[in-house]
Amino acid sequence: MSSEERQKRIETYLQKMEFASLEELAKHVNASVSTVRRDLTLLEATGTLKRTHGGARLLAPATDEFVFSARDTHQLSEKDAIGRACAALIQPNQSVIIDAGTTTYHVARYLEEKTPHIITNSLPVANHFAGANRLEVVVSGGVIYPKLGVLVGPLAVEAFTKIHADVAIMGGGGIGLDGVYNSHGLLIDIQRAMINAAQKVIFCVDHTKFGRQSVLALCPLETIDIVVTDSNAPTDLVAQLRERGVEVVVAS
Amino acid sequence: MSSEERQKRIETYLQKMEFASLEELAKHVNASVSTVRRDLTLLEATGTLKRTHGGARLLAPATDEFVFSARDTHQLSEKDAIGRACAALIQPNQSVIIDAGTTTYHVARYLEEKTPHIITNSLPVANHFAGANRLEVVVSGGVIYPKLGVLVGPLAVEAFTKIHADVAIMGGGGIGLDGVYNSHGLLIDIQRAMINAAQKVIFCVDHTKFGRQSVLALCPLETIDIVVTDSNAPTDLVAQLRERGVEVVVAS
DNA sequence: GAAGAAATTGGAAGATTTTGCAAGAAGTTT
DNA sequence: AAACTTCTTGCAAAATCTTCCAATTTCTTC
Repeated sequence: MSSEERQKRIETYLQKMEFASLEELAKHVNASVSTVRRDLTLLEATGTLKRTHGGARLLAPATDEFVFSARDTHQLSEKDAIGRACAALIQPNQSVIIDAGTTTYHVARYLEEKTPHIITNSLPVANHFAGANRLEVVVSGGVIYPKLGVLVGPLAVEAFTKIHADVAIMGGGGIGLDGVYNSHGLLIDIQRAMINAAQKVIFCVDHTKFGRQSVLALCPLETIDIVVTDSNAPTDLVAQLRERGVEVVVAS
Repeated sequence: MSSEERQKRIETYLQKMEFASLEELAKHVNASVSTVRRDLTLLEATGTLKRTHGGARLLAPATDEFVFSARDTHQLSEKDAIGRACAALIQPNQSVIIDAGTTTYHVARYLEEKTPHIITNSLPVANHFAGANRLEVVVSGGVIYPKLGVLVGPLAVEAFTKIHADVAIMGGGGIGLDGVYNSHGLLIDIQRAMINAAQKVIFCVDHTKFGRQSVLALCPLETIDIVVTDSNAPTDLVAQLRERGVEVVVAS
């Protein structure tokens, strides 16, 4: 790979991730950290990015990106870890439904290398893959739910009733021994359609969601195959979930 | 293989890949690296590509109407003017279909104040309105066409056959006295569905599109109600369009 | 059609650039 | 302040580029 190509790749990678560590970049472009370092100094000079300790950050983040992805520093590292761990559960070439939400968005960031088929109703997820031409991304139709960037309404539900996928990667507002909860009424129908369309259901929930009961019940525990969470999740609840037959992956 | 043929092949290969290493090119055109090197120096002189260490990069990456980039500064002010003029044609509360493409994207930027209902298959347009919660935006489903950020395929076509709108704001690759042309085969079906779904059809085309015939015929002149263009459009062609009953708006 | 001229091609030697590593400096965390 | 990570700098190895040369092909001229 030529140096220019490498730099271009670094740039596009950063446009997706906003921030990336040196090791991460080196691995992604298949070069040594030294080389990436040099590339970064060059790219910094052109004004496309800013070097930081341990990595680089995009200087002018794509303006049309969603506020939530950029501003969401809430439990960032936990969600990142969950994203990585969940992506590891996906086999290459599987078809994957990705739910809307910040946690599931972080899963999407790590899915590209698996080259799966992706189906989503989340605009941020769609955007994330819009530049990649290696994988096929299906976007459900629907009405944009303001601020969240989710496609909702009958068109969205209909889209998922027509689709079959290997895995559904879901998010939720709360999880307990009696199942998963969510707060947005408009989303419930769509999420149920997603779950029905998939053979295997993975829920990604950070530790703050444990024991929380939101307004609306989404589905019982039996529906869930795997729960992915972070290391701060209450151990007793995790154990109880496992007792009831749910596989729980704790991301470090 | 003659040298010209080889150079042409290198060119088309690069148009696909954007980057290519020497070895890669040498293998592709079945010649030695030395020869490819010489070819590259020649091609660099003609301005089609730029040599880099270890390979070559396309100098002017194929920039047609539908290749979308947030940093698209190509004829920026003209497109902006067209966008403003076209938005002025829309009445409040009308339902508007917005085609994908850079020019139509600029229309979208001026539509917010009209609070119309918007239907689109363009991710950039969808993104633009995702933050605004005053207007309803319907996104057609579909598969993301890599790099373009357009939703294509049967899902997209189907969505537009179910919809009725007051106005369709369309883009195109070329316009002449025999109608509008486009270069992307996958988009033709969708664009036709859009046109059928709308009562009134507005085409937004900058001056570079006049007299150009792209690969595929999209629709005849009779289908078009209004053409919006910029002040550099050839006056004779504009006059001829008007003679044939097309309303032409020239944005200043 | 043949001999010579001109251009093209593939390869090799030396110059140049790029890359990866290591040691010390600088910064960050505990 | 100590332990740790990351950054800079210098250097040797590797890759790539330029330049030159001989072999081959193509063109011209007779």
